[in-house]
Amino acid sequence: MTQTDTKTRLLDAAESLFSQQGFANTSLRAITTAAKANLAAANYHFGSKEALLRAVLERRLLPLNQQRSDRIDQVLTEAATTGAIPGTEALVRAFIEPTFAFRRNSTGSSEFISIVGRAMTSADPVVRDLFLALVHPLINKLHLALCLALPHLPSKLIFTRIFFTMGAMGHCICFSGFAQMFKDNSDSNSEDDDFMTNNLISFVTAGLEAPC
Amino acid sequence: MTQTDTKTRLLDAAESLFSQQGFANTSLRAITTAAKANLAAANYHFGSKEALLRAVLERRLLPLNQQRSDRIDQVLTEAATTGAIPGTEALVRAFIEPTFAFRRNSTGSSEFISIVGRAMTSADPVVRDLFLALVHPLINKLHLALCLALPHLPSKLIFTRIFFTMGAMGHCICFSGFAQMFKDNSDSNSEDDDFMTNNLISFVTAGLEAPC
DNA sequence: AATCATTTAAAACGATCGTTTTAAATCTGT
DNA sequence: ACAGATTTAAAACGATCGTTTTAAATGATT
Repeated sequence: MTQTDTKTRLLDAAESLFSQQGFANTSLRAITTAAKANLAAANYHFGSKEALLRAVLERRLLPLNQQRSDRIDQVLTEAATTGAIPGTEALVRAFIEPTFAFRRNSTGSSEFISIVGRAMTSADPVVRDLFLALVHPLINKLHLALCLALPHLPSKLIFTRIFFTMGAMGHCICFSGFAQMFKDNSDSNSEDDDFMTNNLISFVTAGLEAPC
Repeated sequence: MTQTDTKTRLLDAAESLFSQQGFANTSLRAITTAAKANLAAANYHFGSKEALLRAVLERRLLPLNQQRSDRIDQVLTEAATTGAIPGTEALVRAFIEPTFAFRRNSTGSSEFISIVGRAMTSADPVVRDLFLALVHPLINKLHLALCLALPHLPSKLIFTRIFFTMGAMGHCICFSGFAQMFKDNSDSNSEDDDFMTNNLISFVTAGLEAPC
């Protein structure tokens, strides 16, 4: 094993290039060159380009979803012990905050997240289905939790609003090009990131709690 | 001129295939075959694949944006004559309703809209920049109008929330795959479409009006 | 009838793609 | 030191891509 695993370098390079150019527009040659690895190494370790994408997604999304799932459980058990119903905003925070905290962890995480933000509505069924399969159980859990938090709203309406939530979130997560439309694109520090995150949470909470 | 213009048939075929497979995954050969036209006809009429995409976007997006712009103006002048401030929900409706009404007009419109829904966050700069340039003026107009409607909120916050609005909307517009996650995918009639539209409007209005 | 724009046909261009193969080299664990 | 897994090198595979070219055919206009 050299300084870093070739497998890891391939995952890092693929993650970075997929996020910058998309899956279809990124060649295995570009990935292996960026990873300072041989072209054959990609197929040796992963078998195919699609399997490489799956590995890229699973490496970070499985732990992240576990974290979000745990935080939803935490809100639910706290509510259960108090005898109260879970709070909408607490559930929204459980769903959103780990994503943005995770995003700040490293450059790789940040790039990864923009793959995810796009994967949801990707026209490419390979990308979309891979993502949906990974996220499906978590969405179901959030849906059930929000049905407890908003017992006066029909289940289908809540699901639709979760749908909007994921749209706003995904959009927020890969907003290259949109920042240019706003004048003061001077500083995009973590300060702006917190601004964005908190606004997203209040926006989405208000939307979820809107009267029927 | 035959039954329908070759140029029009090329636009229709490109629109349909771009929406189903994405820009990068759709070849000019697939487009010209679907349009029952010659491969050379695509470059003859449009010059390049990118120019064909631009033509596909402009054909429908320019009239649609004009319609949305007119309706925003309408809300603003009505408010001005009354002396009142414009309503948030009226502005949201002006922005959203034409899109969904337009979507119901024809199969082509529906397919077109899902190109737009994805273009916003596309990893491909060709697709993204084309779309952003076409939408930029309308977003600025909506932003100014909402600043009048919500004078107690800072301008930057409102812009961020418009950002979330476009995310929820774009997501809502090309939700292939997401419907599968909800059990009763039996009927996706225009009834469901109205349900979706009205929920989106109330969700987004509540989010925009949320306290600061 | 003549001119010009349109459309078709067929082929080729250079380029890039995912994948596979063959061989040698290097590393790792026992 | 040996065996097995890893990595490199280089080349080739069939396929697809956007674009261009050449030629002939068809259309519409004057």
